[in-house]
Amino acid sequence: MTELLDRLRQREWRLTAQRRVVAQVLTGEHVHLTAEAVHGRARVLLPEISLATVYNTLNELVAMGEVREVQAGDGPRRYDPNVTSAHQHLQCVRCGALWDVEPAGADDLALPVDQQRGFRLLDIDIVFRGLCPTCDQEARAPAAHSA
Amino acid sequence: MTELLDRLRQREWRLTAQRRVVAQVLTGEHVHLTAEAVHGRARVLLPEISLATVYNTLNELVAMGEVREVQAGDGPRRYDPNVTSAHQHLQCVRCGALWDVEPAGADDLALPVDQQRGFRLLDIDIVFRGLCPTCDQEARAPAAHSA
DNA sequence: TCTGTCTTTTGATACGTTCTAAATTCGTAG
DNA sequence: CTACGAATTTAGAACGTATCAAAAGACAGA
Repeated sequence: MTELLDRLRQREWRLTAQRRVVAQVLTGEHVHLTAEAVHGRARVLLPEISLATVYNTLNELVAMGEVREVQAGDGPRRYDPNVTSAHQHLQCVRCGALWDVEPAGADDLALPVDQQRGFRLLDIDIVFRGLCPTCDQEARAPAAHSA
Repeated sequence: MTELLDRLRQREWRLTAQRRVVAQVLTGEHVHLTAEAVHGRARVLLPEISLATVYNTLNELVAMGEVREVQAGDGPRRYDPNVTSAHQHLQCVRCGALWDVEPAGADDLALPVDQQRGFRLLDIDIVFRGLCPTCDQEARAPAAHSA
């Protein structure tokens, strides 16, 4: 379980102060931050870092394959540093909360050749969608909803 | 294989001219249009229909469960009238093209209870991601890319 | 026809993300 | 140590998608 920062040090990639704090923020087991959240936490360590740089860095990390981009249904994209272990996601359709999961049977999932339409397959995204305990309760007892 | 329009007629839902053309446009086997595309085609049948109405109608159809909303990775959302048969998607990461597929092993996919974190599960989205034949070729022979 | 309700329209607005151009920083060679 | 070119960062403008608010319109029943 190499940390993102360690992996980056081994690359020929200029590790600037800004890139380092972004990588630091993106460290841990169940981290799925939005770009804004990354920016907020990065600013604690390096106050003058700009949002554009955060986006630049995140996009580069994704392009390098060091970070996974997860499109959380509705809201903003989230970034997941855990690319080393095969895992999928569990997501709340209401608040966007995201968790790593390792579903059973994922390895047996396959697309028959006659359905591949000539695509070169890259990966499979599996998202279990549902309501987290908090949102489930709130959905049952609608607070101050319109009409 | 009931068509969307037939299903809608059986609901207590005012079927206005605008809603009808949206439903008409969303008819077929492998239809995955963006809201803009729906608007464009709907305007052929009903020139004064507005984009907002298209969005309103699509959101209502999704809320009714008559149309499936598919978040195509990067670009705009796409809308899929094929909700009756269990199916998943194959998507080009470059151009966003989307196809229905029925992968093998999808029914055996399950999330162990100890990983459900108290969620109420609603559905599972499986997206095979890759490059369609056209984009695959273009990716190999990069045209006018920046340095 | 009048009335109330639901639907549609238009234009404005919000949001997340990318782009642009200028400024800064970095590595390297002299 | 200094100067140079290249890479990086910055702030703010621009973009595309989606939603909202207010007014206008359509429809059913009285």
